[in-house]
Amino acid sequence: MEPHGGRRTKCYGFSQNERIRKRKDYERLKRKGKRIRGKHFIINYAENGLECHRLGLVVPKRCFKKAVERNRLKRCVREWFRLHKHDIDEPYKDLVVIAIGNIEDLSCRKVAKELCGLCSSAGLGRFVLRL
RNA sequence: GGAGUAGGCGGCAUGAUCGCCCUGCACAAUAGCAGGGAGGAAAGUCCGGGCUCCAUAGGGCAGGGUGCUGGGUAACACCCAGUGGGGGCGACCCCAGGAAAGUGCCACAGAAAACAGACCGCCCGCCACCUUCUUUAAGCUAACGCAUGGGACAUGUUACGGCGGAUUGUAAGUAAACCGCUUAGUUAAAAGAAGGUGGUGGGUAAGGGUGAAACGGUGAGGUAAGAGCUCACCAGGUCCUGCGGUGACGCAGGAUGCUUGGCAAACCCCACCCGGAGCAAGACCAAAUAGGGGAGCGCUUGAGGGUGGCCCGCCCGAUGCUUCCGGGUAGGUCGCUAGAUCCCUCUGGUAACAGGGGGACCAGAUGAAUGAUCAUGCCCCGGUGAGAUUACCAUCGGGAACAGAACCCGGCUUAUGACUUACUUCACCU
RNA sequence: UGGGGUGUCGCCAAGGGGUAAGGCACGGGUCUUUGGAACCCGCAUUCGGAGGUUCGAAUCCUCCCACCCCAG
Repeated sequence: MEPHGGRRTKCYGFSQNERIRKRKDYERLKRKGKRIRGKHFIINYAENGLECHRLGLVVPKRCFKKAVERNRLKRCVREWFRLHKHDIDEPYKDLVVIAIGNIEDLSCRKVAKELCGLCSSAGLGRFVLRL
């Protein structure tokens, strides 16, 4: 239940190969991936055939004008993925989280709550809020 | 205490857990240990440099920038110190080459908007016309008066008349001559005077309700009317001389009647400065694929190409010979952080700053790191409670700004919460 | 990140120191039984914002704001 010591610590890391870093991957997910649409986020996902889940982020400058806001939102989503990636069912998938619209309250708790709800309703797994 | 002016410092702290990036250490399957990890504005990209390539950045034109003086600096549109002008009660703040080189613009209004002087007006001369008066000589008409007639009124009379006066004369009066008075209109000619209207030739710039801005101001003399035309005082300009200052400039004295609008953030002139692009610059390694490409030497023409807008200049350059195997896209590495650096101190300088000594190492990502959660404390705001208010204490809730490095520096500008120093001014208390 | 450009009525826009053209739309009227069309009238307290130069700025200068494009 608690993230602090309940499991082994290295399970909650977020290393380089857990990130989507290529333009081709983003375009593949945009064309062929499945899509869930929430109030503030869109999630594209598809199976990747690798050993782990991967996360990609899109935060358009059109919706968030200041660099501080964009960076903060990315950190919140990364924090959610770091703590909840073991709740996603296998096989391993690529996820792209796209932020849309204005989120007034940028707290990590609200972002995680909405993303957990969104993934649960899409049948990606059983999510437990860990913040 | 209120209002204000000019600055300064620093931009919550500590701990725990889970994470991210870099460096180092060992180690080689992950993993582990140690150290470090956003800002004063990192922002806007408005200036100036470094660095890289183009030729080592060269000449001319075009274009751009700066603009009181002196200094600082790698450089600047920045900073410091001063000069002059303007604003504010004041602390303080703002502005700055040239308009008597040239061109242009100044709507509407106004006589006129930039340099000559035109228009109205004022004055003088001449011409024409008109009016009035006078004179030269009268004439005509009507009236007053008078006479006659009569009911209102009509007729006659414009002087040889009427009225008055006084003189002579007379006893006194009358009468004649003498003097004065006797209305208005009108006609023709000539001359003169005054005035007016129009035209024309000159003299003037005193005055002309306008406008953002109008040709120095006041007074006196002067004149046909006037005018710096002359004079006195005041304001300004130009020139000269002396003194002080590196200089902008200041002070003092003298000469000159010189009085000449504003706009150069309009073109422009003058002085000084600027080659172009930008780390996605540029250099190196190098799959797949397609097929050639590079280096050196020689020679005539030198098409064409290489860098900024153009010209010059410079470099490469068709073909031949020799020789070599490489070039380039995805991707990767370097550039990439030790520097006009920071801290302390001494010396020089009013200061900006410069120099010397000692110490320190302080982000380097690239789909892009510096975060999340929890606890405690500090600060601010609000509520409640205790105490008569404030301060202070307890408790609950909320808040803690602006904002995120992307090659690096120096400035400017903009955004922004709290604290604090000096000074000005107002009010109150002593 | 770097380099360029544009903001004028609800929309498209001209004007580059002297009263902000025009078209579409909108509102009112004429015409018509009514609507459309046609015709007439109206509609910018000020040109993205703030300072400055000027007698006077949409226009010239400076600084901000918003939007768009290009390079990868």
